[in-house]
Amino acid sequence: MTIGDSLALFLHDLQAHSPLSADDRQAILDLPMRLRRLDAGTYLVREGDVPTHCCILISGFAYRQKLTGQGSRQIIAVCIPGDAIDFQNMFLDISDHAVQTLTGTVVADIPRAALQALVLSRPAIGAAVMRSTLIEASIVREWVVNVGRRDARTRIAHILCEFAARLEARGLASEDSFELPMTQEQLADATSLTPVHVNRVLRGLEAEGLISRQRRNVRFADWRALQDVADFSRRYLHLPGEDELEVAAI
Amino acid sequence: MTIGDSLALFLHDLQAHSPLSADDRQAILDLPMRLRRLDAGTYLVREGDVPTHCCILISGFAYRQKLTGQGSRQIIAVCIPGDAIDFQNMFLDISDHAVQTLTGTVVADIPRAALQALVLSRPAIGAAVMRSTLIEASIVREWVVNVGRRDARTRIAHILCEFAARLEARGLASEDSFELPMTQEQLADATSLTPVHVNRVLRGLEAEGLISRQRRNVRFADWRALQDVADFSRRYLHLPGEDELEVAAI
DNA sequence: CGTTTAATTGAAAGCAGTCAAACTATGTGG
DNA sequence: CCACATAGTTTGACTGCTTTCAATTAAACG
Repeated sequence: MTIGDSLALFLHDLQAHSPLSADDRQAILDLPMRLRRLDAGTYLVREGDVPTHCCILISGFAYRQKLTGQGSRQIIAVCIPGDAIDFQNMFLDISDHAVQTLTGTVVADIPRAALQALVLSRPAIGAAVMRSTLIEASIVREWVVNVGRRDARTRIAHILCEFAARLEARGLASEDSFELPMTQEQLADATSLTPVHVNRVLRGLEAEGLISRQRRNVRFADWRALQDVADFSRRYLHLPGEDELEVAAI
Repeated sequence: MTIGDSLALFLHDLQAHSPLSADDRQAILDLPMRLRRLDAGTYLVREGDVPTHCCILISGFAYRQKLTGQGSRQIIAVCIPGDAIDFQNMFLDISDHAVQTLTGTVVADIPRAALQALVLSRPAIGAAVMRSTLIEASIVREWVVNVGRRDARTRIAHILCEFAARLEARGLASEDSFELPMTQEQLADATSLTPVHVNRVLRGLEAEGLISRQRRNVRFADWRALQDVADFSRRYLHLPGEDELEVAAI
């Protein structure tokens, strides 16, 4: 597999809102880069780290997490293939959270300085990275709402919808069926619930006929109905073409 | 008051991690800019807006918020004087959340395109804006943890500590006494609690002797003790000089 | 197969929510 | 200057969603 193939998802996503010139794309491909294959549960960044590399998730899944002083864990974001993991740390000197792989993954490491220079010297790339960073921030804001103001059933339904929508936008799943690469315990840490309650809610959603599950595969029986239950609107994902979709729906 | 005076806090904060050249500073001051005075409760941005201007908070306070389908509100961030409010929207076309003033404010409006051009054409400014954006994202991540995994007492103590630390870093308060420009209802929406419970917790903290209040003024009796209660560490604020402080504390 | 990890279920307890009302401050108009 | 209105704070009683604790079942793995 070439570097180009590895970065295809990432590049495609970067260009989602405005295309890069062939020149810009090539400059990204020319970055010094090293591919690594990692097991599930590997730390990509630890809280307090001084990052020297930025890494891009080529395949597999990861998540951002923080621990409280009392030892409970909060998952803050789930990274899917094509996500840049360390734009967060490209311009900040100490990592304020940890990133850990959820599954086996392949990541591309890029020296922080090289990426930083590229982003600052090429306006189109700078704009694309900026957008990508802001979208990630938007998703975290929605998570505050999800965790803060939605009840358990809505909350779980919402994270399922988000996951499905994001995967589908990357071409990694159909909209109504996907692999959820998380245990119920991890889902609990992402939704600020207990594993026990996550289980009850999932079974509830299943009993209602809204989803069906076999192992980690989740299928939405009625995407529209689940969205309603989830209080889900994809605006905050800033997916390309959203405007047209909304206009078309009128 | 000159534009330079108005932007002093903002500029100072931008340069917190690495200084801008006189040239860069002047370029910012030369931006087309309009000052507006606003009453408390005014919307600076509404969800779904297509922003044409970016605005910088010169004086007064504001907050970012989102509403759920059931009508409950979540405050996602509190903006303090010197904060840029619309870096979020500089590169995204539709606002995914609303921003509303908390108090009377003065804001500086800058046309989106002009600011965008400046950020992309001047690497030092680009880096500074990027850092500022990433720090804001870091704070939101901490809020997910706060709202998701801390009990009410810790949560309230934490938001008080954060507020004090941020104000103090801008020279807007001493570390142990500051004006909290929020009603208990707004505090409830920021901490995902009910106003009733916020009140009980505040009184509790007061009864414990950790804080004292007169109207909106909050005073920390023992900053260290409150930090412990709050599970607060300022790392996520990425304040300048933090490294040295930590080293010095060893 | 035995071992480990994850999912599932039940019963009991608790933190925070809900509902309702009283109190306080501040401001307004007569 | 006082009656009244409004917004915010405070308190009490009760409810309930989610947690906690504990135990069982199912699946993954060497």
